[in-house]
Amino acid sequence: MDRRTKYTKNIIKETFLNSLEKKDISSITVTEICKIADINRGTFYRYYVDVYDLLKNIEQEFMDEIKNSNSIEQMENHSIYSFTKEILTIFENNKKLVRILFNTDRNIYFLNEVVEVAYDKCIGRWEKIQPESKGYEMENAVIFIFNGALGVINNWIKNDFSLSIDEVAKSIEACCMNGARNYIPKKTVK
Amino acid sequence: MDRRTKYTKNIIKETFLNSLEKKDISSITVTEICKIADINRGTFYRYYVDVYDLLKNIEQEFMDEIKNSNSIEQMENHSIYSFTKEILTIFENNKKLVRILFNTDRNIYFLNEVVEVAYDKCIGRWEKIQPESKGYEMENAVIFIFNGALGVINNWIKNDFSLSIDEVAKSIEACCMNGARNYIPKKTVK
DNA sequence: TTAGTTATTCAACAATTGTTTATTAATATA
DNA sequence: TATATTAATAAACAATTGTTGAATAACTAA
Repeated sequence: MDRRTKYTKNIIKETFLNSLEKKDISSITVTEICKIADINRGTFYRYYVDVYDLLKNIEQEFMDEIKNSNSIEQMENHSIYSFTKEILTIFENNKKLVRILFNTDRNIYFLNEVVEVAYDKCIGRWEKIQPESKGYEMENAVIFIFNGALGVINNWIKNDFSLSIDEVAKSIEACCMNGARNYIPKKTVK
Repeated sequence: MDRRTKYTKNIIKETFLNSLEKKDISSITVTEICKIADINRGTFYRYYVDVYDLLKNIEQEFMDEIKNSNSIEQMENHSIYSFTKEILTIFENNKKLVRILFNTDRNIYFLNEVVEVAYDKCIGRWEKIQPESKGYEMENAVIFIFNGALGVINNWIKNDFSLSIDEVAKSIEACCMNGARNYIPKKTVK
């Protein structure tokens, strides 16, 4: 990538994220970003459709980083615990960005792509263990635990990373193994 | 609510959803909506900030419907199975709207509010069953299963409601009770 | 039905948007 | 270092946005 392009994209993103820290996306204009970033407005439109598209790009970039991390690449070889731990570490190492992205009312759930990747990694391995179960049951189980895990992570961030990585990872592992069986009443109360 | 207001809001939403069926939100203009809906542009701005705000309002309204449904109101008295079933029924009864809302790349997860409400309903009851567990563990378990369930529902919709309500509800209940214990290898493969 | 309230319209405004063209500057690489 | 390529700028354009104040129409409640 051309140096100039690299600089332009960086300064746009940086300026935008600074504004997003202070105010809502709906009141951030392209003109304003360009004035602060000191770049031509036409240059902005060369790379982004509008400010929402810009946000989407930033999210996407962060997600690619997660997707290309060791934790995802090699998840077949890892326990849920250590896998989760690696993901959580990425989040904690990007606190500033993560806080901004998760603050927007449009939610964390650009992370859905991670679920899709993880799904592909899981499904082949699981099929060997439970070949007799109905296809959709296993599929739903994968989706269930990954979305469950993301929910817990989301909550962890909303509480400003107050639990330790180890606590969250253990908690998620326990949920994957046991669901909520320890809490749910055995018989329905009529 | 004034009859005129009711009419205005309805025609705006209807027009907007029609456009959203055909093209991306980023190319839908306020001017265009108002021309088709045959209302003054100033009237649009009386109620909505922009098209994104309009979408948010539509999502919010649908969510309020869910939140006010019997299934949520009385979830203390229901099994996970029957609770899920009622939610799924609301979705199936609103197929057209649901398809549009879930098609947007910004995801289903305006439904997070449902998790919050469900959380409040669950937590008191669960505390009686497992008073000795650490606070955050139980909290995470609630969040985990509701987010897991929403993920499965999301997937159900993305696959255009191809499973029956009963199948999905049973599948979700099984995940809540067992997590993915039947699929996950007992020992980590090193 | 009437009086008072409130929503909608209309028209006009500056600001922002999205696009385009020619010009200038920076970069890659041979 | 010189040359070809590509990016950024500047300036101008119509269209859209977001806001306003006055006039009109629709509604509610008495």
